[in-house]
Amino acid sequence: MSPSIKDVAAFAGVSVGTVSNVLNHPDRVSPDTVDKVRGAIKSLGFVRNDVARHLRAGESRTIAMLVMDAANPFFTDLAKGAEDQAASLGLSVVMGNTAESSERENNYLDLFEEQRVRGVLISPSGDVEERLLQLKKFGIPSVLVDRTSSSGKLSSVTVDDEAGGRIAVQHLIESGRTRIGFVGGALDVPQVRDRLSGAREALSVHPGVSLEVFETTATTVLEGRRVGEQIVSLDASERPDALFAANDLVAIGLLQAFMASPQIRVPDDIALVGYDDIDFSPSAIVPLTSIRQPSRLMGQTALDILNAEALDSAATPQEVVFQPELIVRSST
Amino acid sequence: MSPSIKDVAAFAGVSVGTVSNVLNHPDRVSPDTVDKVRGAIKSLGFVRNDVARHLRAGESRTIAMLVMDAANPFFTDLAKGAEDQAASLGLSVVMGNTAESSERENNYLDLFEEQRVRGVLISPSGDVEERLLQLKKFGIPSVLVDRTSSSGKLSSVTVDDEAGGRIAVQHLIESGRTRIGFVGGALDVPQVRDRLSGAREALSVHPGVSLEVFETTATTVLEGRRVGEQIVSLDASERPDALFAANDLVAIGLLQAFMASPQIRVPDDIALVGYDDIDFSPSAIVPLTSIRQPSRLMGQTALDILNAEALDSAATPQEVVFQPELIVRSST
DNA sequence: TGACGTCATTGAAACGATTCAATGAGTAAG
DNA sequence: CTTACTCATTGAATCGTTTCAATGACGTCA
Repeated sequence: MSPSIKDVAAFAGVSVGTVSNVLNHPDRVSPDTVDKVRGAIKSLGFVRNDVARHLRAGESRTIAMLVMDAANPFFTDLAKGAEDQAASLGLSVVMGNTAESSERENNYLDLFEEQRVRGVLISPSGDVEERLLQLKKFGIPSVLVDRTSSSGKLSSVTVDDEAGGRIAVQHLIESGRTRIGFVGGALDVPQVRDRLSGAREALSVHPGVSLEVFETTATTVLEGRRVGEQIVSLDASERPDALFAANDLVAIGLLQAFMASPQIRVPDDIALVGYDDIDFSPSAIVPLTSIRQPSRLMGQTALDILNAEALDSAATPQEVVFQPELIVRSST
Repeated sequence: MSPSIKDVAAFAGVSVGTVSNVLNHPDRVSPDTVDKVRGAIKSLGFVRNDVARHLRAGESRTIAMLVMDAANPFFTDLAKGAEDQAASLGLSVVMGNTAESSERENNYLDLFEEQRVRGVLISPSGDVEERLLQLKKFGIPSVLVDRTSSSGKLSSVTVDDEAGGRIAVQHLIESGRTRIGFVGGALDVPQVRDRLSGAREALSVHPGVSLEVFETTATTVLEGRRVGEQIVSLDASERPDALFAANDLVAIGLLQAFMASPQIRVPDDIALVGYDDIDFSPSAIVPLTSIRQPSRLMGQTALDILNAEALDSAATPQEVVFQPELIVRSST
């Protein structure tokens, strides 16, 4: 249907080899032949068939990215970082959304293996370690995002959630708060667990400060509001004077509960720190202090590591850990 | 690196043709040969090379989807609809995020053309009509999402935004409101324009009702709050008793402004309708009445149309318009 | 003049699958 | 026993590129 290199060759009156050379090694071809061929390409609207190129060349220029939640700003930012870096290397990134379903995750991995992509960037939903090792054996490297490899044989790019918890609580302590509450759950989710243990760490060097845990069933606005209402109903003497929420959604829920009750002002009565620094946080009723993960940079780094492994399949796996950053706004 | 059909053939002691037949027409092969070959495939971990298959077969099984904002729940839902439908047809969907940049949009279209994908689902950022017609000429169909074709030569799947505006305002009128405000902008954005004109239409059959337009520069929470504060500062006699916001973000901004001021209660003093029914809307402080677009269904439909065109490139372009739906919650 | 080197161009093989005409084995019919 | 037919299997051609050895034209140098 669309013209092939053969059509271009016929049109320009040269051989297919020459057309291919114009495409890939213009220096090997005389200037006027180059012009002639380029002219033919233009007139015919020829576009290189990447499928054939890939088959012959044996290496793909497209990277696949698989995320648990395509609507999560953290992942779209991550993707942007990866795409920028890919563009500068002459590569492309396509995305798949697993929506936390391990069936979809497997289907996508099947697809990407069949397509022999150059590599896979993945924030895993299910347990894919084995599968990814298998892919690697067959020449398709992968880099885990926001999760480390259990076998240590795969590269990963993660954020230090303990540090995030620590700096959040440190910030609260430094602004003079002494009765801190942690709101989040379920506590067996690795990210939540690490943030809490970071918070405890910060406490350990400040003897006068206490920490109370308010567990939620999920990190959602509704759960945040539920806990918020519970805190509102506490006697003022028992109420924490600062809260660290496991993520911004929970923090927003807390904020809603406090706004609805005249006796609690943020940050005067209760200071509030969230986590993730989602788009919405600066425009909350009280702009939210939050912990930001360097998502763009993570995406870039992940792509670099992946590309390095695509070029040298024997490269040693790397585990890069990024430090989160405190963004101070009016809620503290 | 990974085993080919040849390796499988050698391992099983049959010809490559037979292996291919086991893969594609198992009925043509004797049962025990099938077993032998399947065994070989398993032991070697063979995975069909889709690149070679595609080259020979001349038709791809992957659909590309290009959206302006991958983080927008409307598009992720749309994508899910498309993916479900694709799965049931034995196809796959990969995504690209243009982030409203027409440069990125063009790069992705280049990529997809080089990859000879089966078709493109696109919510255009820039002016791509010409480009898409060119693709179609070369055998790659496309379906526009949330935008119609200016030439009428491309299929599209859209929502009737006028109807959305109409039912929103009808609902407000039916609940007894008479002084309605429209909050949104810029007014030259097609979606905003249509929603407003739908609102006016609803008014035309209710003589006693007035409509005032509060223009914003963008449809964001911040702009919503700005207008909200402006409305709070109005004299009670001049204040609208109902607001229709061009989208949920604006509505949330309005809500924030009203919550911060004791004299305005929602919905008692001012009723509020948003648009898009984003995830966040049910969990707003006052759960938001909103207009929902049937995004899943739109994705499914778009994929069906696309696939039909991939099968018959001479099919007449279709323009499907969906009706939005009113979701009533506590804000009205 | 002959030998050699350089440079542009060509033609054919290869990548890994699918497809299809040809082959061969086995069975049924006459 | 021959012929015809079915059914499973094979081998070669093919898709659109890239690559590379081979070809040929031309200039340089002894």
